[in-house]
Amino acid sequence: MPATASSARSERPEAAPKKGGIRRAKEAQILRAAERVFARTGFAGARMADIAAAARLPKPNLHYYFRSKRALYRAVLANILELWLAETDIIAADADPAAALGHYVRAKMRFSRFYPDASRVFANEIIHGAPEIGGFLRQELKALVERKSAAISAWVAERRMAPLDPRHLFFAIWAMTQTYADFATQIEAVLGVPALGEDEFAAATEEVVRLVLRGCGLDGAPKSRVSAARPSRRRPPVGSSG
Amino acid sequence: MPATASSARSERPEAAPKKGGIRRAKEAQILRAAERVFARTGFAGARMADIAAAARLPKPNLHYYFRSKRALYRAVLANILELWLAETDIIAADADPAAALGHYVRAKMRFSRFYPDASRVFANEIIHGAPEIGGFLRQELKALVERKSAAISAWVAERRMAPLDPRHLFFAIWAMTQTYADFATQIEAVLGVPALGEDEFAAATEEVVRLVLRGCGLDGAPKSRVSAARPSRRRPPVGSSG
DNA sequence: CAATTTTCTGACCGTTTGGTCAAGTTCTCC
DNA sequence: GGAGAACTTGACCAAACGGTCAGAAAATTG
Repeated sequence: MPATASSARSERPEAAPKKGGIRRAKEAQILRAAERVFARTGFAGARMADIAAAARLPKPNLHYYFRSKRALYRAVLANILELWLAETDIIAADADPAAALGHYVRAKMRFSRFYPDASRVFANEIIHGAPEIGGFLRQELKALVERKSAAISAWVAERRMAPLDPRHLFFAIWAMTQTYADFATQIEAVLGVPALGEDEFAAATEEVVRLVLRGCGLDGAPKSRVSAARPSRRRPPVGSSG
Repeated sequence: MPATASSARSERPEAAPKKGGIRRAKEAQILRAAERVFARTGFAGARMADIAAAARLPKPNLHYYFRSKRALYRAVLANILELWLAETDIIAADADPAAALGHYVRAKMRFSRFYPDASRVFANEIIHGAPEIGGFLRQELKALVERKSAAISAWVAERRMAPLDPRHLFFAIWAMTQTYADFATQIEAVLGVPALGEDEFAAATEEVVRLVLRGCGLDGAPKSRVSAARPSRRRPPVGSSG
């Protein structure tokens, strides 16, 4: 897949893939601003003028790089889907169920911590019926879940973990981890803190990991506590899969 | 708390609590339609004309009963919060942790099944920073979680369940159960079904219950499998509480 | 250093949308 | 049954918003 976000999900060539020098930088700048605004107010609530202001550019400049509001929104989504898949792919052919699931949950929690706006845009899109990424969900995501589920089912068959439907396990893990981004406002309110900082996320991560592992019948101390380094945005650690 | 939804969260008297005969019925009719439309497109995306159409009323009629779009939105939210709290209150002073948590999860899953639009409006509001119900989250909800958490902490202290932070357990349960309403589109796509029916919800409920109970160190067969009767909307089973 | 392409931007426009209004119609209650 | 309140609605705004355009500035190129 070409890295240029403006190519969205291909479809039409959309302004030919000219690799203008300035273009790439400005598009990224606009996409960042757009992600923030879309996350805060949703697609309909976001105003092009606000995005322009957030990107510190005059409004017509946005339309120079992105045909329309919807095109910009789709570009933002395309950007996010890449990230989402990359993080999800971490659950590789790890030999040990506990380690694999632990890594996966931790990766998801890092995602919620470092890309909360991306998570919120994604959540918003799905809540409203996924009008733009329905195809992605039914194709790529479904296929990915089926691949990963096969591995987990194997572990279940080998009595290496409690019997469960892997697909619902995925739903549960996605929900539990993404809630720390999407519902951060609620969590902050209940915890009585102004914002979820490193401490809160560390605590939350441990709780979720324990809950998931125990829930899967996988006790024992979690192995590697990888330092919570910020994953590089443009070159995510795309592990194998299959 | 007065049942009239239009009283919202009080604040201003808002059109005096006149109990017009027709008023009550029409307001309910409008609120139902508004909930559906707000759930599908969010606050900003919803158009008064669409709500009017959904309610089968001319647009000015909406403004006769609700001052403004925002007032209508708040009324819808107030409606939802009542429901939300009621369902949450089910986790009473149940003697048995497994039974209590099991009941709670099942109640939440019923909520997702029967009031998906309510759940989506709520989710939307929170994702966008809870501009209207921030106070509710910091007051009522926080207090409720603290009360319930005390009970769970007691169980933990008595070694009746695995050690964990009850607040994060709540976040996890909310996330896992609400995802079947808010993210139904995604789940349907991954499962490859056109809609989540009774079968899917039954299966999902069992998976989530097992995951939670096992995750809390509470194994053993789930006790009562209460028939999944639709809870009455206006008179929810308000149990006592702490 | 032209010539030409790419990038930038102030001013402008057509539509959409929340909200209003005044003139009805129906209900309520004595 | 009639006076007054409650309710209904077609016609109408003003503001907001996505999008356009023509011309100016930079970049790029030969």
